[in-house]
Amino acid sequence: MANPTIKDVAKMANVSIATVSLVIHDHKRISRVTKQKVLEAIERLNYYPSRSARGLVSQKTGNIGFILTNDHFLRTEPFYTNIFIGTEFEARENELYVLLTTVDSNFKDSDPLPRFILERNVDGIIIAGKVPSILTEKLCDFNLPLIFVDFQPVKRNCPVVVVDNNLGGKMATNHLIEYGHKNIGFVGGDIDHPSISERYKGYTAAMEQAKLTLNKNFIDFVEDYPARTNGFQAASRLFKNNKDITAVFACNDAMALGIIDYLKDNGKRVPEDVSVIGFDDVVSENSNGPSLSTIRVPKMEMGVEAMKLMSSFLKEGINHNKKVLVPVELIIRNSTQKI
Amino acid sequence: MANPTIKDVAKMANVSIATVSLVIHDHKRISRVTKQKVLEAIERLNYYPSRSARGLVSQKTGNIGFILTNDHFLRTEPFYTNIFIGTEFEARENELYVLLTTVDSNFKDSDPLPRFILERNVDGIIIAGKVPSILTEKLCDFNLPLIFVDFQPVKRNCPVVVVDNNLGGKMATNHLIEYGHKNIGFVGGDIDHPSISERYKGYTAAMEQAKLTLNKNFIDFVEDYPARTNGFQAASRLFKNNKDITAVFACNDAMALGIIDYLKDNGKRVPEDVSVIGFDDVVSENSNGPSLSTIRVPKMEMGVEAMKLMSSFLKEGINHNKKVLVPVELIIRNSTQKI
DNA sequence: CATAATTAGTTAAACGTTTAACTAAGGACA
DNA sequence: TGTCCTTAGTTAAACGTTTAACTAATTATG
Repeated sequence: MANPTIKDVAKMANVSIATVSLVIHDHKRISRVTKQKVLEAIERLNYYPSRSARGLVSQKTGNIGFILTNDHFLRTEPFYTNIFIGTEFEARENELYVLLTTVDSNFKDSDPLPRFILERNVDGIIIAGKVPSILTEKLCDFNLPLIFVDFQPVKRNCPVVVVDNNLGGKMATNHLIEYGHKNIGFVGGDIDHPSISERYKGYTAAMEQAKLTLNKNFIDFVEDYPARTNGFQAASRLFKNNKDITAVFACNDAMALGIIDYLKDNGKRVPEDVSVIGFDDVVSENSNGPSLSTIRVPKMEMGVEAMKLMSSFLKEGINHNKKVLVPVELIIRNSTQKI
Repeated sequence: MANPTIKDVAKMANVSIATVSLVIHDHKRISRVTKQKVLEAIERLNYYPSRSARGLVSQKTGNIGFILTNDHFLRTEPFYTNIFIGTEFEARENELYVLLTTVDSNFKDSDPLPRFILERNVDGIIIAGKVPSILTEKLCDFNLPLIFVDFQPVKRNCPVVVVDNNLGGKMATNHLIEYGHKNIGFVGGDIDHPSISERYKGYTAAMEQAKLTLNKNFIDFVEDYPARTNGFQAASRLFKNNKDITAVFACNDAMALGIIDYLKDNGKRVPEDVSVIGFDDVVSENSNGPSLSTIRVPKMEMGVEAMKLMSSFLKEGINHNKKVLVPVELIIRNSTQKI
């Protein structure tokens, strides 16, 4: 049969459609023999309930929306892609599907919300990375479960999966300090971004703890997206006036690569003359040549954790406003060395 | 109102729900004034039709399934991820969503099909990369539109988006030939894979055209997945007995990197002693150090093209069994040089 | 002027489930 | 023996749309 429905099963098993439905949901009011009879019919007809019909009456779609900004989506760095893959992975374990969409990086009040929300086509929403707070506000009105990953909104108190950026910043800086560096630069992106400010705080904390002077000239923040070319620019500013910097901690790998580009262009060797460490570990997999020391962020795991929070909330209904802090790891490769 | 339905709109506009539906579908039987009245009510109530209800009656879900194998999914190479991203991108242009799932690389007849098919939760399926033919057979039974990307099934005649692998293989080989190389090795993966065999054919064609002898000892196929470590292994076999190879064309970038790993470990310099060229261009974005010459494959565009085929089929219903051949591009970087 | 055709809308069935409320048949109990 | 529980199932409404078939009013046609 083309597409058997619950009616076909009921007919074949000689019961009402309600009975079939109850069997599917393993309801206790059904006797052993009837259950068996129905299950056989289901098997023989190769019947599966229609998602649309189910969704209509139960108001559950089995879909989770995944939102990130254009910027994060289009940058080819696989950072958010890997988080997404993680959610996909865990979704499958829980019989869910993920609908991905993007919103403009400067979402306005008048902009339409993602279609899957308006059409009530998701049971919950995972938001990855920094999004405009106006968006967060609007999403909250839909009372759909909302989970943030790699970004903690300031106002709202939602379950969140974040990297221990502060610790990571400390680890990166301490690694350079342990290698004997004293004049350690920092290159950051938008300081308003929680992740970046936390990494910066880790840097300053480590420096202070080691009783190293925090030289303002050794610190550079770019306003733009923290991309490779901006790392290059930042390095040019940094090294023009500070010939004595021997190590730089970049707030992410892309900027670290830009810094290395600059140093090479200007006759400095990495790591012989200058050590450089990044953050995120997005370079490793398919790279060639001297590799980048960095702080690894478990991107897939973050997605997995976010989806776990979502799924347990949907099943158990407890909104344990949890904050999952995923661990970071120092990865020492060939862009840092002892002084 | 929490979730306005078509009834609420009808009541507010003083018409029947049918009229509201007709307005939504821009049916011509509705007068200008009524249409205006209804649109206002829709606007004021902030009404959007429910996807589930719509799906139930129209038998259209607005979702497209995207299937690839575990292997392709779990390998961290961003090849298929980028194709997926491309489908996502184009999906949004066409008011569609993409449901991603994987199947086992050796899918058996008894394995269950992806849930979104059984639950009738997709309007079409895009299959990325090589999948077991038994899966293709089973999928065909559902008469859902089926589009293949980066893989052309042998038996079935479906619309397909593929790379011009043959041309790419020629381009890579010709590049080495133009650089003066004569003893050019080839490292391939599973020769049964259409993409790989095409690349190999391109290699042999270019060699023959240049009247270079095809030395069987210069050619190595690995049986396993064409990954970095396997490239290393292949190189070790190749160079053990053939000291005079000056250039290698690897069937993909991952193997090329493995070959470079081997050469470095054995005191050979790339490109000074041996030139190496890959295929796919998956290394570029975030790499460091001497970069890999390769044949670029427009991964995102492939996804876009596949979704375009799907969307136009769903709209116009013409199954123009098209074969879209996406162009490749020679990217000369620092892993190849003139002899 | 009667009839046909057109226009603009309504009615009602259908899509395939879930589930609250009901029922019928036994058995337990006073 | 009549009443009350249980047990195991059924009935029917509901979910929110789409759309074929219908209707009523207006306009065109012979």
